[in-house]
Amino acid sequence: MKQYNLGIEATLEIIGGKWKALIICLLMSGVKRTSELQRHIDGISQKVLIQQLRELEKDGLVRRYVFQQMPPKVEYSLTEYGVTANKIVEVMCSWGKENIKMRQQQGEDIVLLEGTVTGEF
Amino acid sequence: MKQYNLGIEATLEIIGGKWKALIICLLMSGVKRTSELQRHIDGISQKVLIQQLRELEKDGLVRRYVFQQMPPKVEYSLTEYGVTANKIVEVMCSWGKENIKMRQQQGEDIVLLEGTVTGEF
DNA sequence: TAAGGTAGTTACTTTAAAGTGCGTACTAGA
DNA sequence: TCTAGTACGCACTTTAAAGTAACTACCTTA
Repeated sequence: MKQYNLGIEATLEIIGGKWKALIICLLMSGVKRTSELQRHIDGISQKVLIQQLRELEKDGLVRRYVFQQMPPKVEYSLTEYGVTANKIVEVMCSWGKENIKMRQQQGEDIVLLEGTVTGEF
Repeated sequence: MKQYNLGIEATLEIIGGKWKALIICLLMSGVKRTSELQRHIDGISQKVLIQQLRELEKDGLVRRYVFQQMPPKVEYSLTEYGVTANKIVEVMCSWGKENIKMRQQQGEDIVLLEGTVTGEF
């Protein structure tokens, strides 16, 4: 029997980690192919991208559609449930943006490269 | 120069990881001593707890108040900024609760031990 | 006087997550 | 014909986060 003390533990298991929130963020702007996702996510390896996508699929947030053709073509999109998870991603994005602004005002040498990935968050 | 592509990256740096969201969650219910926090957080070691608290303090979410006495007494509380971060923790908690409910209905053998930690989330 | 509680620090080890590099089977284009 | 792109799988290595254990210095209570 698996036990949780707080709801947040389940959330972190599902969308925690280094990449999943970003992937959800990107898929919010529409269906994407594997290579497209990889080009947009700076620094992710193909192995890890696919691994994360499979986990998101297993957890019901992402749908995987395989075209039976050569060369291979696979498309990923958010399920309805995935869209509910995006609510979390949104708050995290906007809080993060405010955090960055604040730190800039305090003189820290940081930037948010807006528009480069989703153009939104 | 530190660069971010998405706001969420900053958020994850600050409240990501295994324990920080839980600590914020607990501190929402009021000022706590170190040992009190450790008793409430199942499985955290003293080293990691203190380390996480110091990082949260450095990031301006947590206030540390040291009583000049023997034996030592230290109290931790959320700053105003820490309270804004709690908004995120709240959505993550409620989404997680829903997720757990859903999985229970699907027959998974899991429980959310409510009331054991904060009695709230 | 010996144990237990307080809030740490330090050094070392373990583990999970992520990264790297290779191979596959096929196609389109130069 | 050679190269590049597509979406993987597999084996191995690296790294960051977390865990473990021991030590400090003082007080209270049994």
